[in-house]
Amino acid sequence: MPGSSTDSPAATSPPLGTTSRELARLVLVHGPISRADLGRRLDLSPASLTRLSKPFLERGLFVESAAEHGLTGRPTRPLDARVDAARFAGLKITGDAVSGVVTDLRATPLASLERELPGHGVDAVVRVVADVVAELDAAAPGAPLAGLGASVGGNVDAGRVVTRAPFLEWRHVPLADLLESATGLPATVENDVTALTTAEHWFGPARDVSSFAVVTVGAGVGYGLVVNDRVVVTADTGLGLGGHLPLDDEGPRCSEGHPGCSSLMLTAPGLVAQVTRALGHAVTYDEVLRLAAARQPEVVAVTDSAGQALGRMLGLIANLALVDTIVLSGEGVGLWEVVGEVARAQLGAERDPEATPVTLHVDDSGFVAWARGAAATAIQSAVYTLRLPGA
Amino acid sequence: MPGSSTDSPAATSPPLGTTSRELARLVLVHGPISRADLGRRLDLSPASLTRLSKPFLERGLFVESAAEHGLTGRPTRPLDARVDAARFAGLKITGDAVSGVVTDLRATPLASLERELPGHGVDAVVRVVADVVAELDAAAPGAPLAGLGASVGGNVDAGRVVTRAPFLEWRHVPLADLLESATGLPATVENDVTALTTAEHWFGPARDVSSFAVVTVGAGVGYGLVVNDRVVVTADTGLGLGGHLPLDDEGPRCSEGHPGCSSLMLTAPGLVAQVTRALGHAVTYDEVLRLAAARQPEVVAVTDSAGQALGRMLGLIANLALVDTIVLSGEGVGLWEVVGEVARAQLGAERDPEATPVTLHVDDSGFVAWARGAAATAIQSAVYTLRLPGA
DNA sequence: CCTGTTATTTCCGCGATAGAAAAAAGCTAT
DNA sequence: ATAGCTTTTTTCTATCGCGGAAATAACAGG
Repeated sequence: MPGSSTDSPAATSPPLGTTSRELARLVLVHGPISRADLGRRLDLSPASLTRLSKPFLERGLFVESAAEHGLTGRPTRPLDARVDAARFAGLKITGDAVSGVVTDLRATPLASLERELPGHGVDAVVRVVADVVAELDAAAPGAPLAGLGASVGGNVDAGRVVTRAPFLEWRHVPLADLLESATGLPATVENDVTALTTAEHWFGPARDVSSFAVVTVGAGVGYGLVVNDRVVVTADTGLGLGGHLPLDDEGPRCSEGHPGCSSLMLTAPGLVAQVTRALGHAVTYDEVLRLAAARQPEVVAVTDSAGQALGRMLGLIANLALVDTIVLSGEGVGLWEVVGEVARAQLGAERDPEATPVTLHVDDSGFVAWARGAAATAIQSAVYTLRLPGA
Repeated sequence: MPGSSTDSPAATSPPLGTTSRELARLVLVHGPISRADLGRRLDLSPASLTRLSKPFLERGLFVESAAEHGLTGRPTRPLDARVDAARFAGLKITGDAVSGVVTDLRATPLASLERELPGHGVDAVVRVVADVVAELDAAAPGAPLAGLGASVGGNVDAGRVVTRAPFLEWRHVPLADLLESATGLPATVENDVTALTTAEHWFGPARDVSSFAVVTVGAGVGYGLVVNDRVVVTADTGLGLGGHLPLDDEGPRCSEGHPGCSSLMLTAPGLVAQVTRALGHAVTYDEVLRLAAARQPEVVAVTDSAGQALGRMLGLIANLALVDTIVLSGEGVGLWEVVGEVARAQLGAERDPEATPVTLHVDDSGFVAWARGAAATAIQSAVYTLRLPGA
């Protein structure tokens, strides 16, 4: 009876407080985890955990998994997210194609799909995306789709508007709104590298580490950073600043005249061009990797300098971004199998022997990694906008 | 009367909540600032500001400066810190000397002083520090000294214990405890670069920027980072990882074999050695700078490559630490006057033309900057442990 | 069965915050 | 001069989230 104006039973409950959101994140990210553990991580009292987790349990978003017996004391009754409570779609839009995944609540891919783009027209692209989402929905049935994430190379404003996407030749396209109309799902739009970094932060092998970097190789070189459990986003995110680092003063020059630029030494087109020149005939990226694995001398010369360049880049990242963990991903990450050893050696040389060794995680899911990143932003957005009756 | 056990009138009030601390920091850092402004910055309602600032005003830690009239509406009555409410001492301890400052509450130096160290014995160093503090106290009288900060090159644990200080040959020295016994003042110990970075964060020209880097030149090259308004501290802080970056593949090699290493290209000893070799006779750092300013060709050759190396380092920092603001400091920062132009040009070449231009701030306070950094940690510590009766 | 240990819950109080409304302190236009 | 406008600041009060203490639960081992 206290002065609340419109308290119909179906009134929208307020959005989750930051603590509830953090709780949701922790349970999602750290799997079955006891309330006691959560309390320690969140720096909350046990009492608070009981209170905070109750609405999630009532809504069926958390489940209590089987009791785990320690050596002594009352067994713990860990909380876990019901990963099949919802599905999400993630789409990476490049200049040529849309690649998508459906995932569960933990961004685990359930099905994936790629579709060529007929052109760069906004309407056409939106139509393709909607088709892909519909097909993915059918390909891996389950809980209803709860959201959609799309990622593009370029600048994105507030998770909704593509302000600049050079490969699509887009400027100020309200993509989230368009996708919501086309699919009826809540949509989130994000820069591709930021999305991938977000996915690594919540669901990747470095999710326990509060600061780490992400490096992607493929069509370009991408670079993302997480510091103190926050993805670092700046005005320059989307410009690909990690893509033009000087890594070898004697290396070939990129289109902008940078010697030994990462855009030449490490990208698929850059390697293909170098090897094509060295061999005198055209090759594909896969052939480059195959020839390098077969120790073809001219090719190995190219990939060895690529490995050194990568090692140097990783060393610079560790020393300047102050991280000791780096995740490697991207559609061209197959390169790592060929150059990993050289890169590691170079990294060792760049790094002070007394310093914490750099932990490397290689995410070899290739193209799916990008789409999964997009799905992760949708999951985040869903968690952040979640409303619970009793909370 | 509710169940509080020992509530004598003089009982210690609880420590400040995080919001009060943030308020204290904002007022300290952003000078005269209206409650309305503070409310916007802290994302608090005006009501909260009234409540939060009251205890500070009652304690005399804040003053209301003269009303400022806007174009319309009630004039603002900005809050400001009473900078002379307390003084702090800051000491930088190197292998050779102790240099100290007394500062006001805003880390503005009131007096400074340098004293040679007789050796590296812990007791002797503590005695020298205590002497320096006493002399500084007398040199610039005022409010009582409220705390003391000491900084050293090396690793420091929890602001109290020097775990490793190569230049002093120390291991596990409980310096804060020792200094507190010797001086009777609350003491804080911190790594030198971290302390300097902290000072820049709270009191430096980049204090409005939430993410920036600090580069120091002098005996070595130091590197500190602030991201999202937090000084980044890692396990490797104190190792000087910014000091061995490859900046010029053709440059001379450092003791560890790194070509064009920042420890050679940019430090005072490195430059002195290069110029000495080039000229065939010994020179001092000041002479190097003077000769370079006089455009002596052999010297200019050295400083020009130093400038290029510095520009490259700044570019790498901006691109990899994702900052667009860098503060240059350190006792050898006089170098900037000589190489600034070259460095800026190189930085421009390293940076994507579409990216936010890098803002550079040069703190030319030289050696005092280090001691001031130490004082800043003492101020921080005082703010963080402050207790107010009515809060 | 009793004791020790750890996890979780219940109950209650406290502190921090926001919201609304009022008061304050100017300015401008009539 | 006074009414009306704007913005800041204060006062008052309701609410929300959190923690502390004690109770309860669920085991292991003597």
